[in-house]
Amino acid sequence: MATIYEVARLAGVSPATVSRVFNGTSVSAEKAQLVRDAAATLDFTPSRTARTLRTQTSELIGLVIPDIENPYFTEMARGVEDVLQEAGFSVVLCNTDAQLEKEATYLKIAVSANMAGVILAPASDHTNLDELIARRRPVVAVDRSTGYDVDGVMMANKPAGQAATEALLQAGYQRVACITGPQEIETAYERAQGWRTAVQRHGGLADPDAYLRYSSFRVDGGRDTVAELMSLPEPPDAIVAANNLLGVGALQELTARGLTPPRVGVAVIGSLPFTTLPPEVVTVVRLPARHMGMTAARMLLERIGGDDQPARTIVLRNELVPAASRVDA
Amino acid sequence: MATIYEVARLAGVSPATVSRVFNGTSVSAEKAQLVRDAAATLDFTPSRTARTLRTQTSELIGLVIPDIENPYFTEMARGVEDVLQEAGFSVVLCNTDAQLEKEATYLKIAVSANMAGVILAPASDHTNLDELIARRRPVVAVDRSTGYDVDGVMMANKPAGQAATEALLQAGYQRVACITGPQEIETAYERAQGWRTAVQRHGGLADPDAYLRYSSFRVDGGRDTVAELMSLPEPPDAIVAANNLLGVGALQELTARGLTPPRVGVAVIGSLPFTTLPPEVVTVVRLPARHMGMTAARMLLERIGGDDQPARTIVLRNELVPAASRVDA
DNA sequence: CTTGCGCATGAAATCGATTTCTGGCAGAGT
DNA sequence: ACTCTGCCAGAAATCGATTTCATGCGCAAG
Repeated sequence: MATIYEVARLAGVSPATVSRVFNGTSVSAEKAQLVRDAAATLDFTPSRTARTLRTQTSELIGLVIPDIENPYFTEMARGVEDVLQEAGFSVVLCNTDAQLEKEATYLKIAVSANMAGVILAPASDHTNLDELIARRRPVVAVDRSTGYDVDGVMMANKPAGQAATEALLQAGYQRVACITGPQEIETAYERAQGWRTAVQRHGGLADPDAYLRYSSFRVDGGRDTVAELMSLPEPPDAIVAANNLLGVGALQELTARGLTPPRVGVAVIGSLPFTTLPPEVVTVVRLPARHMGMTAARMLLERIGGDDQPARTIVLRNELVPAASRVDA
Repeated sequence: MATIYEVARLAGVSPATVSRVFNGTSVSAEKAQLVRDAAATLDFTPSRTARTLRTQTSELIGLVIPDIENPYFTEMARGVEDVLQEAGFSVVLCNTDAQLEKEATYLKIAVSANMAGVILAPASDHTNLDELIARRRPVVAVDRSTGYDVDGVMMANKPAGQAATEALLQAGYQRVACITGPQEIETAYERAQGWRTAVQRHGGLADPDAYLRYSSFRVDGGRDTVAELMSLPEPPDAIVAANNLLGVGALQELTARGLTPPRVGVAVIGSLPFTTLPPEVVTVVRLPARHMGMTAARMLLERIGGDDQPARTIVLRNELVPAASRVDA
């Protein structure tokens, strides 16, 4: 690979001039042309590594998420990628498995590789961002908040839970259960809060929380929890699943028991991009994951550009797609 | 962030000694301890950028795939990530949308960022690897082959198509159609070849190719193609979908028409991780995507380690999960 | 006692860009 | 005619590691 020195020699100028040509500062037209020709013949591509060492910033953005296999996060990643690659940045995708330790490792790497910024879906609220902040690297939190004063893009979780629940209640279901993720994950907790609000407002249940289950945000969590709920003396007649994977698990278990919707009502928070169900049986509260990713990426780009205003948090509204009219995007 | 010079000063040694402590070459025990203490107090993390510039290789691996939202590729990515991060490498995920131009951009970046290697699912067979090969960067092809003499991990595509088709024929279906991806994608073509072989061997169809459709490897491709097939004068009574997304689309369209399996038989090549169908209705030929990713990552690590044997291609067998006994992994 | 070998260590070169500093030259203002 | 301003371009410093080269020292062999 040709270096800037070889280009300089071939063009008969100094390396500084070559650099200036590629960075758009004042160079006479003739020399600029000489340099461009030389660069073309040598097929010169500047070393990003060298540039990064000198400028102390790279064209790499860390995208740190808990689960790369969850379509919710890949949809988000897609939005991030589209915006960032347009702006000339590349995305380093980091999968934390929701483990603080892995997350910490990746954040360390982001610093030591001089990444221009990080988009982070925190594994928990104990994430340590001191290093990044000390180095003035912009961070945007997505999906969940951090304990730090950084930009963020969140979903309207409580309204989502509430909308999902109300759709089922309006369809005439009486005993609406809620299965959600681990209590310490704020999205899990807030969506359950939305469910509780709707159920209490509707009335009719002596003890709503008898139908609330904290599980994991995974398919098997949905299966196991539904199995347990359905063996109660008075099982629920409808279920709110607080994320897409729980929804898949719930539907799988119900199907196995011959209780496919609408025999038991189901509402899911988050999209089901690969479902083969007929569109009319499940209520979906769509979460605009792609939009979230794009928004986060744009905020990050602004910060990288030097924007210094106080930290903002953007909350995205979700969109109710009732069972009767669901159409996949 | 502390540099190696500050550590050296605090420890009262030269920067060279500090470097040697972290790279395991001969340093006396006392100095080593001094250095470690100094590094700890300053919270020293070596700059990857500087190291990369000097050594001409980074701890970054490019993973270049056509579609990050396809669970097949994310499952593969997961396998890659697990192996590589264990070995101290980070994965830079690059989404090409099956566009040669985006792919070329990412491969250029891999070179200019001194990435240690690349795992590539080629967008087409026109991918240009000259630069990477000239720089002696190891490349492993996955899922599809390149025109180059590099390592590869592939699926047994023709056997997969054949197994899927035979399962339907044995279940008693007569007119088994095949929907596959673009003809120029080798996996699409080979799987269709497997279907053709099985159908011809079975006999009974005057012109099998009347039931063959080249489409896209996307959900909407599956929907549209099934819609078209079903409006034929003599529509098929079973369908082989050559990848997971086509399978989802086919099932959606069949469901919309009230033709859910087993009324029309369906066999899918690739897993359906988020399906909510009862397990007994669809035949699945599982492709070990995760295993493919892990294998590719291990091969790449061997090459990075200096292994210089001739290029190998590993073909992974797939696993038939007949409709009656399907269990999700 | 001397020569030599090997090990620990520091000084300095190196990787390949960007950027500061400096000088030269041309055109404008007095 | 002389100074001043401003632009262009090269020399050299810089980013922070690794690595080569050189040196000094201790110990063993002759």
